[in-house]
This record gives sequence, structure tokens and C-alpha cells, in this order.
Amino acid sequence: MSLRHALLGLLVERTGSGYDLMKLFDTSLASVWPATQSQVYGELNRLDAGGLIEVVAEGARGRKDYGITADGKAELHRWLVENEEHKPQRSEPLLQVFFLGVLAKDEAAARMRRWAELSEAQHQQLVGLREGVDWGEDMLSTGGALALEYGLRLRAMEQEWARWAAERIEQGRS
Amino acid sequence: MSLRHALLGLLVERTGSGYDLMKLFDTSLASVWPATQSQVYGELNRLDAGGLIEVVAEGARGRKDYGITADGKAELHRWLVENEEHKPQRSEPLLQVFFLGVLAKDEAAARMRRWAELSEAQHQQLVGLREGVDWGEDMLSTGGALALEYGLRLRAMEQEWARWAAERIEQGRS
DNA sequence: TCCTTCATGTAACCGGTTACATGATTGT
DNA sequence: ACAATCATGTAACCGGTTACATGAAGGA
Repeated sequence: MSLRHALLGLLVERTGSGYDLMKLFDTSLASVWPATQSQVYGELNRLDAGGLIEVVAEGARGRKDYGITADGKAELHRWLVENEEHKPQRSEPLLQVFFLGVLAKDEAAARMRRWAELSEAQHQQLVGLREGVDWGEDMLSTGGALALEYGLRLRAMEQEWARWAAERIEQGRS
Repeated sequence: MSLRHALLGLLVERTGSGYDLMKLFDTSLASVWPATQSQVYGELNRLDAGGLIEVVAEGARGRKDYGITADGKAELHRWLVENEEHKPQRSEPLLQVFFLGVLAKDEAAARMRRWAELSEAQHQQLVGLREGVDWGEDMLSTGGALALEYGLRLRAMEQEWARWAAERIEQGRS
């Protein structure tokens, strides 16, 4: 149940409505923890019912501004320090690589070159995000910058690996 | 629906029962596409019903050996060449990094050092797997080696990044 | 005989996805 | 007036997880 904690984390810095939070999920958090609108609203109601967040203001169009409670902050902190296992993450593209031997040499190599291109594009996108966002003084910017750096290094690694793999496939070992 | 394709991919090389396939999921595929027993048996029945695989032999203890059909091979090939988007993958640890600003400096740094340790352990585990498995001549070994190399590079990158992040946190920027 | 391994299956639950539905407010 | 944006909600579905259940065959 990470969505709960993502919401709690976002509400530490500033209060906000479901609508506001959704915008954050579509921008800053899009590459780390995508979420849908129905999910966010549902979870907010559950968090409210559980006393981890509360409605601090009601505005026009049925808008409800939420703020985190003391219980919510405690739960967020617990989650951040306690949960420290890394469970294996499913990757469909990597699963496809596993079965690349089924394809002809040129098909397989093309697949790897395509991966390299995608990684390059994603890398560029992250560079753009780094320039675009105003890295203010708030707490999110601390972790945000670290997460961004992870993404940059990951995509760089993928590019190198994919090109290496493509060449390896083209030379002999198919 | 990648589990279907993982099963198809495994059945290209050799026939096997659900039990046999489960062992592969717990070893070779564990870090790429973990699957549970109930999932595997259920999917095998669905693939059989759909004509993508078929029972080629029945043994003791109700054992059913499956083999891939022509339709199954076609479907596997289609999946391998057609599907080439990389959708963002959720990462709980990375989400936690995003909110690291909530923690005290030393707590946050400890978290990153812990990540570095975990990555190192996983790297070692992969090295062990590389030595342990007999990299025969079959098709799986082709892609398997590439996937393994990905894992090695990923964990190496994570180690460097996590140590860099820990130092950055300890110096000033909290 | 008894434990382990082999072998398959069902059912409840949970998080995430897609699609549908509603309506108020603001700006042109 | 009309369209775009703001704002929240419901329901069906789907893949994955956990737990339970059953029983045959092989080895000590």
C-alpha cells in the first residue's frame, strides 16, 4: 500500500485537494509512482476515515482541501524508516530479452537498438524535467533531486547495455 | 498479460509440467518475472483452452506435460517483436527516496547506505548465479545472459548512486 | 510406516486500470 | 451561450498474492 504513503508524503509540505494531488502524480511522481484519478479519490476518503488526513477547508465545486494529521505524519515516518526490503520488480521488456533467442539475429538486434533509443529519449526527458522544475527550498526537492539522479543514471546505463547487447548479438552469438 | 508469454517462452525449448515451470520461475526467472503456483496452473489451463499449448504426455500423480503449439509460437513471436513501449515501473524504494526530506539527516543517510548494501548483496547473488548455471547452448542462455548482465550493471549503478546520495545528504543539503 | 517431494487445484482478497457519470465555475 | 477546466465519485474488470485443500509416489 504505497499510494497511501505517497499521498501522505505530498500532504506534508502543503495541503491540497484530490485534484491538486492528481496533478502532482501526473508530473513529479509520474515516473516513480503513477496513479489514476479514481484511485486517488478513493484512497483520500479511506485516509480521512482512518484519521491520517483531515479536511482543512472546503471550497467551490465541492472542493475539499486535505491536510495531514499527527497520526498521518507518524505513519509516514514509520513507513520511511521501517520498510527496507527490495522486492524484485517485474519488467516486461527484460522478460522479452530473456526470450530473445527465439527471434532471428537481426530481429533481436533491432529490438536492442530500439531499447537504446527509448532510453536515450527518456534520459532527455529527465534532463528537461531537471531544467524545467524550479528546485526550491522545500523538502520534496531534496528527495526529488535524488530520485531524478537515479533516473538519469538508470537510463544512461540502459543505453550502454542495450548497445553492447545489440553488438554482441550481431557478432556470432545468436 | 506477460505471464502467458513467459510460459510460452519457456515451453519453446522443452516441454514441461506446471511443476517444472514453477521451478524455473523460482530460479532463472525469479528476478525478472516472479510468479506464484496458483497463477501458473491457472494460466496453463487457459493457454491449453485457447490452443496455444497442449498436453503432450500424462504421467504419474496427475502430471501433465505441456508443449507449445504452432499458434503458441506465433503468439510468442508477435509479442516479442510487436510490443515495444516501456511503461514507467513503480518502485516503492524510489518513492521513499522522494520523501526522504521528511526524515532527519542521519536517518536519511542511513537509508541510502542500506540501499547500497542491498544492491551489493544482490550483485553478489547475480555473480553467484552466473557461475552456478551451466550456460549451455540453448536459446534461453542467449537472452538469459543479456538479462543477467542488465542486472549486474543495474546493481552496480545503484551502489554508486546510493553512496553518492548518502554523502550528499551528510554534506549540507538535508 | 512415515516423511518428503511431486503435482494440481480452488477461493478470498487487494491494488490498479478503464470507463462511465455528474455537476459547478470560469473565461471567452 | 458555450467550452474548458475544476472537482469528485462509482462500478466492472484483471492480474497478482495468500491461504487452503487434496492426494499420489518415492525414499528412509
